[in-house]
Amino acid sequence: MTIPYEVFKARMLANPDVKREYDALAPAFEIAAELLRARKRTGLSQAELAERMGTSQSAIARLESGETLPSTKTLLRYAEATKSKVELRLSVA
Amino acid sequence: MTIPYEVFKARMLANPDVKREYDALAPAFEIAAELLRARKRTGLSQAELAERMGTSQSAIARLESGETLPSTKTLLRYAEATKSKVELRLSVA
DNA sequence: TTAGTATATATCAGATTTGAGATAATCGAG
DNA sequence: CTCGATTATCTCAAATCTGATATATACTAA
Repeated sequence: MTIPYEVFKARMLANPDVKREYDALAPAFEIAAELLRARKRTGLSQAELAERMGTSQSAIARLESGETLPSTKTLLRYAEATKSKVELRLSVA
Repeated sequence: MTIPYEVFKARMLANPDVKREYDALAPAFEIAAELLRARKRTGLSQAELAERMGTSQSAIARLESGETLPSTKTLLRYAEATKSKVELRLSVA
């Protein structure tokens, strides 16, 4: 008898402190997930992608972990190495 | 008898060295333009937006100049202050 | 289980971005 | 043109990100 994830999430977010934390972290994870998707599309390992980008496997791991909010410069390089293009838009909220 | 801009641009980009420079700079300007559009939507001055973001007018000017490739952290703050949302995607090139 | 591959984490130096203040340049209204 | 507001540029310190190496953990196939 476990609590469904969505229910658990909803309850957690009802707590203002938790929500604040979540809102702060969510974008970082979304970006990380976007990067990961792009790499998975190519079928490259982190090490292979790192080589194409001229960096190290650990740097790729860090990017995909959501540990940092990367610079757009890095996003562009990552995109190029995964034969992707960066679509960036600031639309009305 | 001036040369139409598009023609001028096409000729310039035919030069590999120019093209390389252009490709490197274009993303920065696109991002800058995106930021500017978002601010114009709100009708805020740089100084007013700076205050909302908790930074200085000169920092906003720099962001909108395309001088740097900003961090996604900055993009998110800029978006919030302009009541925008950041849409970021790495799609197949 | 073990070996081999892939990914994650930790640390630290170097690079880039950011914040702030001062000042210059630009723009628009009157 | 002049004033006031807005935007641009410069400089430097502080914050953050990035690269690299070493090492740990996780995963898969045999």
